[in-house]
Amino acid sequence: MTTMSVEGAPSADVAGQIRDAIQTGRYAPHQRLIESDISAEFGVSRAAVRTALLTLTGEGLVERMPNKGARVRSVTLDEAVEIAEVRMGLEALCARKAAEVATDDDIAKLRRLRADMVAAAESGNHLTYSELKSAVHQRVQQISRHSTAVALLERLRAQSARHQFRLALHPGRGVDSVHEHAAIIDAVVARDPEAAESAMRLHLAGVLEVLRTLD
Amino acid sequence: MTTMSVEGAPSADVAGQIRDAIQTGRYAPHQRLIESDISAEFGVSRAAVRTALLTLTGEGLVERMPNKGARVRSVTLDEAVEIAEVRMGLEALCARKAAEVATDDDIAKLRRLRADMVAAAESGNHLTYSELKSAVHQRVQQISRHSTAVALLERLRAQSARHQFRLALHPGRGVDSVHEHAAIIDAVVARDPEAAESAMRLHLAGVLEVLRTLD
DNA sequence: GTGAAAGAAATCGTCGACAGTTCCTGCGCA
DNA sequence: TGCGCAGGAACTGTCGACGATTTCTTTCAC
Repeated sequence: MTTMSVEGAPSADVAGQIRDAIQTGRYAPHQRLIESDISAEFGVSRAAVRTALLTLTGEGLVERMPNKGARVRSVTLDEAVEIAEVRMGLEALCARKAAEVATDDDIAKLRRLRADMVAAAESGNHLTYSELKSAVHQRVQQISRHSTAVALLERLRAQSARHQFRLALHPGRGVDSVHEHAAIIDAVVARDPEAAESAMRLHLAGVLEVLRTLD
Repeated sequence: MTTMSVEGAPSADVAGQIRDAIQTGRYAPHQRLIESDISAEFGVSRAAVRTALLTLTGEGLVERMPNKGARVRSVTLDEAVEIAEVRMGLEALCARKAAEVATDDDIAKLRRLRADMVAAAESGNHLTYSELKSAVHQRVQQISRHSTAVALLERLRAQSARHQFRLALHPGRGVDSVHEHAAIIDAVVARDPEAAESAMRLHLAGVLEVLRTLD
């Protein structure tokens, strides 16, 4: 599943492939991204790679130094903490807005999600439980219809993907966060903006705590 | 002063020139940005323009549709409100952090800034007063040393420059916001994170209010 | 042996030309 | 008159080659 693009793509979205390579760790942090090498690896022209690198620079995944080339931007732990702090502010905003504007349909979906999540947690199905946790965040963002905040969150998520991963397999957390996620859903379902915001803040404060004790 | 780059710049930073053109309004919102036209206007190759447009797309100033070209991204009033909401969260974070980490030197500079601002307000010097107001925000951000939040704020500022302008010449505001800015400074000087955050929130809530009644 | 300068290698930046796509225009036909 | 279908204009997307810059290597003088 690594490199089986033989002829299908004329030059597909090179940016997407490089992005994957970065986020799965195939391209390590701080690794140099040499245009001609990538061009050969994916079988596309150097110009295509160049535009892809420009795009990824805009997304904050790649660093470029004039005349010295591009490299995978490495996010330090300090930066990961900063990102988490900003995330807290943005997700709190989304939670608040979600509670304000949620439709009946949105609320029905949240209720179902809550039930699924609790069920997965009780049956000890860690994988689907973990997926459902992020689904909560994603759904709340979607409900908020705050395109600016959501776009920024997506950016930040991409940048700190590596640290998110480390965080995911951190022991101890995972059990108590069921209640936190449930509380967020409950607040939005109750259309209580204040409660939704503070529930989200409380939850992410916990995440931040773990992240700070990680180095 | 439009096109007197005869030979000096090999291709200078085209992105910078286009950015200026967008922010000064010479390129209107939603205006198409045709590569060959710009290439001719600035006397650089089309490839240079292309990379510049990619860069600006990453900054959120330009929109691109595949095979259909680029255009100046127009920020609707709704989006401007969203941006202001996000700004509130980010600047509140900066204010809090600034109050936590400010050095004695930072505080001295803030005190001077406060005095200058009050003086300008009392003497009715609207121009410098307005500049000093933004200086407060800028300084608080700088003191916070929160590079992630500051970078995002810079992005957002650039995107909503046009609306900021409209807001600046809005009547009524400007007198009362002296106290708000002073309160922010006082809280940071007192190294009181809670107070700093809520003072900033209060101030930006006022700005938001005006923005919402603007359409 | 050490350091600096000259040369070579590697890599980015730029260009002009060509291919592909979208959109407009005008013609023919009902 | 209205609709669909070429044909063409206007751009964007892609490519390979050339020029410029940085970095590594080698050589030479002291």
